[in-house]
Amino acid sequence: MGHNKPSTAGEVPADLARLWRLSASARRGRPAELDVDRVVGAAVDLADREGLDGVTLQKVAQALGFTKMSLYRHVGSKEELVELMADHATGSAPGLDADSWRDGVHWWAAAIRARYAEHPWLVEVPVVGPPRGPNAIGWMDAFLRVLCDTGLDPGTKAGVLVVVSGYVRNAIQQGRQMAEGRRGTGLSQADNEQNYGRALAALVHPERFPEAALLFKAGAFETEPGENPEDQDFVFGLDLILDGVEAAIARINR
Amino acid sequence: MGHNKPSTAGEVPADLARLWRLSASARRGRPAELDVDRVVGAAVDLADREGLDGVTLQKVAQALGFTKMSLYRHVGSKEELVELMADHATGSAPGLDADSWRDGVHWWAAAIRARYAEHPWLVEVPVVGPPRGPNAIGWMDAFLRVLCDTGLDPGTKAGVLVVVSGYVRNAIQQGRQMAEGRRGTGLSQADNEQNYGRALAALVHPERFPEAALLFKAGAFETEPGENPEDQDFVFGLDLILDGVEAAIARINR
DNA sequence: CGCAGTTAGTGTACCGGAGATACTATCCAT
DNA sequence: ATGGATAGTATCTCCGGTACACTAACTGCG
Repeated sequence: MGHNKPSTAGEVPADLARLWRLSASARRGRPAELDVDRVVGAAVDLADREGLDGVTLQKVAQALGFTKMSLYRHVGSKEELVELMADHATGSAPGLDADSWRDGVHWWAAAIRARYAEHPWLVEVPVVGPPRGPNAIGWMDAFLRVLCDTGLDPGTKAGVLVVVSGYVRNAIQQGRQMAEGRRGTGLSQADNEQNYGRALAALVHPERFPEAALLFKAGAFETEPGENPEDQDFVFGLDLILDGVEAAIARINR
Repeated sequence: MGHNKPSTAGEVPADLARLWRLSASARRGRPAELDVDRVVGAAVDLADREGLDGVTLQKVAQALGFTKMSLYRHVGSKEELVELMADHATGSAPGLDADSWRDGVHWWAAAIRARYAEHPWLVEVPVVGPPRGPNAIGWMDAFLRVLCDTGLDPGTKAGVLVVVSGYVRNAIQQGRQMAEGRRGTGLSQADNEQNYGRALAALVHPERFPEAALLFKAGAFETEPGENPEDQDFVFGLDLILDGVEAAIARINR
């Protein structure tokens, strides 16, 4: 599936070539009005407005004033489009300088978190493999650079990256969902009232799920309006992990 | 979307009622030949064989010898079916007893990991909200019970749960993908040969991505046949996090 | 200058999936 | 037995992704 477009680097598969923008910009034939970036840009705009499900080849093409099929000349498949969108929306990693690796990681995490906030649909993009896009690699590299002077060996650094980035993604996802749950759009408010928090509180019987019941009874999954504990929660979890990293570093440099 | 089926507990929405099997098993009218469990069972079988994408109402119905539409009487929507499948495949949490909370968490993690191994498609199920099914809640409860005597407050325990379960899911996903990458099915072997690891090694230039390039050059993303570092990697990351938890506990009980 | 070859965008048609609706079949309680 | 409730079916619509064959636009060569 997906056609093969010639690329400068002979060995790179077509989809990777597009992801890294290696196209040799054909000098013969009809010049292209469209290009990968315009397609991806339109798709990202759409996703920002309507979410990932709202992105359809039809609508993307419509937004650009072209036919659905013309997109296939530039992206190969819907799946690939999503990957391109994700890498584009992730953006290039900011250069960072921090005094300690710990500050650096905090900064890194906050930075991606901000990107996710700009493009909430990013968390819906299924993770289908290790990072492949230039931007994703850039973030990865930025993270690894933060850990440069820790004395950790490469494998360990990679492990830390996996853990931290997984945590960030997860935390954002979780946060987004809760926010969604308490969105009071007029009519659905009554629905939300009895919504999952409460419904589950009724289902989770203390004798069967003692510990979980405590959490639900305490309303740990309902956020009171006014306070915004999300940031603190985020930082808490991150610091938890970083304490672990610190222990690892201490162990190595002992 | 989704119809409302009456349930014993008046206040519980229909989908939750089905998830918790609260149906009042109608006493009038034609008796059902089908039920939620048969539908879910067939769907899970299908997913085990063909992956989550292979699950289609059509095929599930076919496997059961019914029409597609009959399923809607029992599951409300495809999305709900997937949720039901996930909770079913996750299975009930095993009772566990360990000497230390640390052993307990290891055990817990290994146990879910095993479940994921039985139903690899579980990682493809999009996480659309906090745990809602009885089995998911059961696992949650089991985890919290492990942390019972640590002195951590409920919020912190929940935070730890989020971090750990996120890690496990992530690690499994990652592992699965790498395994997929190196699946040599005859013809695609040549494809795989130059596949992503190598292609990326060519794209990730040391001057632009110094740290990442090191990783790719070192072949950190290619697994040699023979050794199986997956387990060690998994445990490594878990212990990293648990070191952090340990620090938190120490801090509290100080 | 104009034609050959190349590349971009279009039209159309297909496959397959989700789901709405209206139907028929079946069975219980009265 | 029969009427009301429930289970399963037959069809139909909508829509998304994609293959394929076409037309349109342009370039460089002869």
